[in-house]
Amino acid sequence: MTTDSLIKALDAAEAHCLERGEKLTPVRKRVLELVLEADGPVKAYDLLEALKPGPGSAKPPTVYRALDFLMTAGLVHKVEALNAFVGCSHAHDDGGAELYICSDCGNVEERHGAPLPMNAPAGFVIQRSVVEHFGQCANCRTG
Amino acid sequence: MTTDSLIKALDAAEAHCLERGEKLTPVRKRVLELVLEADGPVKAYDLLEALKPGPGSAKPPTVYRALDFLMTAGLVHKVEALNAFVGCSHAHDDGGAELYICSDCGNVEERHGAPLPMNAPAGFVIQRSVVEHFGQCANCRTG
DNA sequence: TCCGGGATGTTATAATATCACGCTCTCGGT
DNA sequence: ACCGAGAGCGTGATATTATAACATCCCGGA
Ligand SMILES: [Zn+2]
Ligand SMILES: [Zn+2]
Ligand SMILES: [Zn+2]
Ligand SMILES: [Zn+2]
Repeated sequence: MTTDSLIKALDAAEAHCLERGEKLTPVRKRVLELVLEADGPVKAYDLLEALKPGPGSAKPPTVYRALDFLMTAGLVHKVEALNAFVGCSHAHDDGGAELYICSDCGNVEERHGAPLPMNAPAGFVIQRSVVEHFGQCANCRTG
Repeated sequence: MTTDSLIKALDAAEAHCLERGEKLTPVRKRVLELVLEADGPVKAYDLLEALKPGPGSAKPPTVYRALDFLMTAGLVHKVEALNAFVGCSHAHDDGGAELYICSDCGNVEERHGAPLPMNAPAGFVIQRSVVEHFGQCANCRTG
């Protein structure tokens, strides 16, 4: 991600939060920036390390609170199978997305509108879905 | 799960392992039994507690090694979003399954043959999929 | 018998995540 | 201006989940 598009994404995120009546505070913005800068899923404690050079603080609750906020706002997704986090460029309020994660290069593609549950049990009402596909992206196969 | 069907499941699991040229040792069998007995996803450290009255030991590696074996054999699945484990009654060697997990009663239904990825990125080759749906089962909705 | 590898036991530690408490803002109401 | 409520955050401690590293046991084949 280029510096320009990063700045744009952060501005868009700020606007998105304001629409929701919430504040993208400096800590939250910095965490989002770190997640977006990363070229793949990023671990909470790596974010913690990256925050440390900052103004003194940086303890686990700081980063987990920021991540919780960002996930609720739809700006970040958790990759459950990796205990890691990825930025979301779609800013969709519902938490659901399909993630395609390349095991070789770490690149993550996001898709929406899963049509799936043809084979849900009768009467089962889905509230939240976790869909994560691991494999190789086109680049890593041919490269 | 009744005692009878539990015994049958364990016998079937033993046969399944033998077909694969592997051994369902006492520790592994006991862990599988505990997972199958549970009425929902079960945590590794709960298994650990349950093992302790048993033959002496029970340290984390014991249960994690047993769970790794059982997952590879297709006898147990990990619910990634819960860091918990469920028994599998299908004994399918491929790791993939769709799990429908009731957030109220903990019941887990498993489905296979997901046709999904209509919307995978071009050229992406899926090696492993995690599909977990959380919500309410029919019983808990009407109850 | 002797060796070799799989399985297990054992000790320690790493990695991930949350709790509990208190401080400081800011914002409205008075 | 004063107060009180609530959000955000700092801080220390702790809970939860998982693995590393090495020793030991056991069983089957040479
Ligand atoms: Zn998204
Ligand atoms: Zn790739
Ligand atoms: Zn299964
Ligand atoms: Zn239910």
